[in-house]
Amino acid sequence: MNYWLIKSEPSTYSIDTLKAEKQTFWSGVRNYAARNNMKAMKKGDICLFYHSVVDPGVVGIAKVVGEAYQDPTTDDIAWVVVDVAFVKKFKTSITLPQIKQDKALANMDLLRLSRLSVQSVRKEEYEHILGLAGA
DNA sequence: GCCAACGTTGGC
DNA sequence: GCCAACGTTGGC
Repeated sequence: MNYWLIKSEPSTYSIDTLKAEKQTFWSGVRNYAARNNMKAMKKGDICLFYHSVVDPGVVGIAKVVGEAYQDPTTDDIAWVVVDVAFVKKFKTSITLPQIKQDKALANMDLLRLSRLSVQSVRKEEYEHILGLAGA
């Protein structure tokens, strides 16, 4: 079981959209490091859902229900998608400023590699964020 | 294979 | 809207 963080601009695809649709394929990743992370995802892995740009922060949780396959939105075989399903939306999101000032989260890729759109999260970090969310 | 130029992402 | 960070492209 691994933990991940997947980013999306809420204007492009928000946690509310995922909640309404229940499940989606995570497309549009055009970065090799992010793609490699998606290829490493296994069914049952947990993803923190992160909103970027507008009120940046972790807003909820999704889980991997289908492992990497060819991105149907392109013919370029370099790119893949995974299937993710809605799990929950936090009552209060964990904001980026909150993450930045939290010593337990200081080593997150989110802070070091701010542009990586799919990144791995350590178990302790995942559990710490769940604690902050009161979940 | 190096590196400058350029484009994109994302925080503020 | 601006700008820093960083990935990619292309000339040499």
